[in-house]
Amino acid sequence: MRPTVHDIAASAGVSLATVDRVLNHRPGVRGVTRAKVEAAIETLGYVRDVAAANLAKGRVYPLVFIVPAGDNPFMRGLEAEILVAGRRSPADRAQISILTVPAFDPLALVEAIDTAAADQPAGIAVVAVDAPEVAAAIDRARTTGVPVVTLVSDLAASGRDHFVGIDNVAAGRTAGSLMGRFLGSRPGPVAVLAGSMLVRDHRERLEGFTAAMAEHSEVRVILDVLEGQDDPMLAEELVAMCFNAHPDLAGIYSLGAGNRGLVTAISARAPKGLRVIAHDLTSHTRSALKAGLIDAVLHQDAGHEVRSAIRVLKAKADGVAVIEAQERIRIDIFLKDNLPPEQRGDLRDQVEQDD
Amino acid sequence: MRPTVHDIAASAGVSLATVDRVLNHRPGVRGVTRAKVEAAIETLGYVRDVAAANLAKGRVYPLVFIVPAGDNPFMRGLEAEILVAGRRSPADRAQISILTVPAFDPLALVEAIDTAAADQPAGIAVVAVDAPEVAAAIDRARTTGVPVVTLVSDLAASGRDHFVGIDNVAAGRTAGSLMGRFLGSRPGPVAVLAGSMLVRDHRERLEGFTAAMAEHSEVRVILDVLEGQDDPMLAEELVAMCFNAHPDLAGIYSLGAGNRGLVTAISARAPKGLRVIAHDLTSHTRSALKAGLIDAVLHQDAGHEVRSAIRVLKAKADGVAVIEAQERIRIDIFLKDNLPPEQRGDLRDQVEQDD
DNA sequence: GAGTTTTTGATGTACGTAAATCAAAAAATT
DNA sequence: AATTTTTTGATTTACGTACATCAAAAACTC
Repeated sequence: MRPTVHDIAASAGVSLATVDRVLNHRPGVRGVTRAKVEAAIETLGYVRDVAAANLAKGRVYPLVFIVPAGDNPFMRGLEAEILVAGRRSPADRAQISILTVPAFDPLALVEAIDTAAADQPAGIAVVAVDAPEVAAAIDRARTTGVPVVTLVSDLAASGRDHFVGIDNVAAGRTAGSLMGRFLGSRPGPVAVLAGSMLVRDHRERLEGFTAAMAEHSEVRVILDVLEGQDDPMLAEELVAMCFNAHPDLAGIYSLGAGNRGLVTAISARAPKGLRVIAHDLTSHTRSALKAGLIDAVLHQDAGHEVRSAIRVLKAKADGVAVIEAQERIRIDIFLKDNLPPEQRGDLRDQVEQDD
Repeated sequence: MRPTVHDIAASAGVSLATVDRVLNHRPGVRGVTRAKVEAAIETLGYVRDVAAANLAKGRVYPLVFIVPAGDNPFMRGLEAEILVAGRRSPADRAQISILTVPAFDPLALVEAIDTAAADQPAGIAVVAVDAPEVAAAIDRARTTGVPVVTLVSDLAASGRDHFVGIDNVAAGRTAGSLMGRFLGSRPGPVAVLAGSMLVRDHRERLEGFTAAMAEHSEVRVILDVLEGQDDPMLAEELVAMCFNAHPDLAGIYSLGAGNRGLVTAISARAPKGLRVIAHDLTSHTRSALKAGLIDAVLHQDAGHEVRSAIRVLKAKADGVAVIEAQERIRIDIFLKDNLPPEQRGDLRDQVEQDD
């Protein structure tokens, strides 16, 4: 049987109260006594039963998630996952609320952060816009003792406790590597469709992509970035124009949202043998994968990100160290052959735990 | 605040004892009263505090993992993950023990299963060998009330409560699809290196691979399977012979273990432009990926599998339904550009939770 | 060595649930 | 209506920890 505080007390020859004082860093214990207790903890291999401890403490963690509004499917999926996490949050003593703010709007984001921080929650997770005002707002929150993590999209260093999201440079490199292998020696330029070069993750993906493409043996032209503002209409238009201008186009890397427009443009008229790599598995990219219009989709699991953010924020709130390796978010690669089954029914009916 | 049993009792106008009887399916409650209580549970949205419940119950789950011995790196990694899970098992009230048995030995496995079942643990997880005797042993364990899940390698239907592992047909298809795209129109046959066609997961991977290759536009010869018995020496020899016999070899799919030998053979003398896809990220496949000797590695995360097995067994032991979608193990695809950082230090020092 | 301060012990309550006991009430059976 | 059976209530203890209080003991001052 696993040792309890009683065992520690008995083994150390002290009272329960003293063990408690040592365990919870309460004052009024002599150094020698503390050492005795710590030795007993060590030899018995005692580990605090966190379930019982939380029960006794009645601790709760009010957490605020701030996500961009709009019809970006990934963001809506993220929000759904936050709701899912919120539904089972009683189990992990988290109380999750969601704030949606206009996308790409630093000032609205700043206001949301300030509002959230005013309630002194246990933590804030924010899909960041990479602007100095936002970094300042995050710093303000942190100076009032509220831990802040950035989610999915980071901002320029500091100003946050942790970043929960994929390594976007690595994602871009992966896309470039796949594109290079898919194309082999087939000639022709490659286009890149992004949302906006003002967004950090998009910049990083592009950087990785061009670097990986450059490493390949075949020299290949990478066309100027098409900025589709994550808007399906604009994306479709830009891609169609690109097809016109470059009938020999060999590949497209779509590193942002707006893939509905991309798919429409491709299915309307794509150069023969065009290889397409996109980001984020949504209903559109999924069906395009199945139809062979897209060759590969790089994906980040929103559910993992949400759960990781919760764990990290709770750890920060408790002043506990985060195991970085454990909180790394994986880059999923989906082909039409390893697609996960489509989520049937309502996300809200699911209780996810792990993995 | 979250409702408790007391709130239910008050709301339903019954006593705490009656609520307890309803919640824990104890007898002695009239249908009408039970309905009243259930209505109160529903309207208040009560969910049992499992932490408190487990604390009160003092329930523990003795679980036995049975894994093959030998120097198969994946299996050793699996065992390491089981140990990791065992270290934090007090937290989830699991008591994990490991049994190692000679690989590919149905009779030894049968004996291990019978031995494990004799102790009446809360569940058994077994890396199965697909043999009738093994299925029979699993059936015996289950008739004595011990849930059994197969891990990594399944056996022919029935005879187990659940299979924890990747969809190996899908893995094979993914490999085939990648291989097809990597090769493009480059001519030449493709070889398959397996451990043994007597093992179910290897058979399934091959099946998926050939199917996916057949779907590709380019007609391509798939050579007879090389059975390397998961043995590096034998694998090296077979692959080298294959290089001799087929100087125009375009690709190799290694769907089992023994990749150390494969890598040796490739680095010694591989046909120019050879594309290689292997399974399971180990130190050997990792460095071969980095060196460009292997193009892609399909991987299953042993940590996920272990944690999933624990969750499933506990659920089965409690007679609770398993959310199948949640327990699906993902197929990871690694290129040299999305390799996770190497695990430094000792696995035992890590406390993994999720994702 | 008397007084002061610090340290330790003893004890109780609480968290939310499980499980048991015994008495009381209600229902079913005669 | 009396009896038996079933259902319900009231109460207690326990799980392992946190936290508070008050008294007792030990360690310091001067």
